[in-house]
Amino acid sequence: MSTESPATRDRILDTAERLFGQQGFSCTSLRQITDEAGVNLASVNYHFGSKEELYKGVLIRRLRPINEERIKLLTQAEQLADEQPVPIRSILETFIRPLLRHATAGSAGGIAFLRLISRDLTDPQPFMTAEMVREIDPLIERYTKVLTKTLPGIPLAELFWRMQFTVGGILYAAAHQRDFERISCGLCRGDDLEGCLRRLIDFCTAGLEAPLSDFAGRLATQSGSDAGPVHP
Amino acid sequence: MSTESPATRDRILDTAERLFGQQGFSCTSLRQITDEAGVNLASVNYHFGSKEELYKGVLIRRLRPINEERIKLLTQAEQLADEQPVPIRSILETFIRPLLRHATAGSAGGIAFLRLISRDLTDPQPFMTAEMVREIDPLIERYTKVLTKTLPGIPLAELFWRMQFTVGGILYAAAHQRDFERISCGLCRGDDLEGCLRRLIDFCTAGLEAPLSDFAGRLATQSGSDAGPVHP
DNA sequence: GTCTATAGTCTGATAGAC
DNA sequence: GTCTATCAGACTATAGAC
Repeated sequence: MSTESPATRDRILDTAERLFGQQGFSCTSLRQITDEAGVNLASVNYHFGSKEELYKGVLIRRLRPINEERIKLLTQAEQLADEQPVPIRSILETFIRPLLRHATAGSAGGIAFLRLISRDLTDPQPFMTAEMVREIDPLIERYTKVLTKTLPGIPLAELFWRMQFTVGGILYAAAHQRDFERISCGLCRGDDLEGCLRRLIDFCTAGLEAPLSDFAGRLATQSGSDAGPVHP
Repeated sequence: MSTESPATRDRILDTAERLFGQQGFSCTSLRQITDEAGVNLASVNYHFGSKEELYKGVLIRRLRPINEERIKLLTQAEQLADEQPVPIRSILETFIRPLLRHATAGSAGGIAFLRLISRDLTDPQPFMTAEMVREIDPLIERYTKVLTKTLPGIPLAELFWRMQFTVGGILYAAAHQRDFERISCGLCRGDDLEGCLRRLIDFCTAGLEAPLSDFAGRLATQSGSDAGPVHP
């Protein structure tokens, strides 16, 4: 009823988001979460039922609004394009910006959620997979449709590969900020999210609309099925 | 002395590579490794001393030959270019091909090592970090030099970002083959490593030599330091 | 709703026989 | 070198007082 101080439930969620992102699900004990959140150990099982349900709660809390905003922005971009193909740069921005925005808007601050989502995609928790598929599949369908319209010359299989590379670039860049500053000798700031967004869009736009190399061109003339392993 | 059957040591390494790649370091118990390898629990500590040393052994076993081959191929490409800039496609190929080749040549077969290296870069084990830096830093220096020569118009900071995206695309694509087949409705084959290599080169070549957008162009006129966070 | 106390399980590591 | 047996510690989850 009263909302005077951060509720136990939210303190747990914020702390769990940070620790799961830093250390992963199985390396983070409930004891560590409750200690750092300043709540009792048993309160996790009271509020969430189990460690796994807590993990689901942490992910869904941000993923759902992010994906809703993506769809909203993409719809706006389509209306703005007025039946014409939506520019790639706009498509990419509707995909990336909500992620970076919500990820940094958390009460825990910083990029805890970016690390977490990157980690969960690289290292999925089995009990979470079904939930993730339900969140992500409609998104894939929607983006595939709009990208196909904008890039009619790129075969669908090729487009899937390039979308895969795009997502990889986004998540890897987002999750490796600390190493990145070291590798670049401080030249690049990992926490420069707005700069990261623009550079990602530059890079991925060029990659998505890249000319097809000879081999890919040959594929494009085929009926649609992808080729198997080829060793020229 | 005799090499008649796969030695205990190698059976442990192969099994550990597969399980660490699938489940991660801390989710994989020594008991599971020894059970599946068909060796005794105590043999791990006899041959490697500890679980952590086993993990190091698994990674270094493949990473060292891969990086040695990268440097060798890059040197060859430079000699072939004869003082001229090495084409980006060639540079990328020297970086990616040894990874895909060694990763699939293991006696465990398949892509176990690709998953493992991707996982370790996303979720580094603290005891492994120093070793990884020692393996990777000379490589970064070498590739930065040759890329700078080929792409003189791209500021160094911008180049670092793009290399980051490139590595992300490579590792993400390599580590998500199963999901990838599902997402593309079977259209793309995740185990098509040669096709993956060529598509990565297409995508990343375009990304690396992409024209600088307005904001990046403004950066390029500055003295060399990267800009801080900008929120236009 | 919040706490203490603890049950029950699994872990990495090692001692010591062979 | 390879085994069995076992230790000491950490974990999740829950029972039950308040």
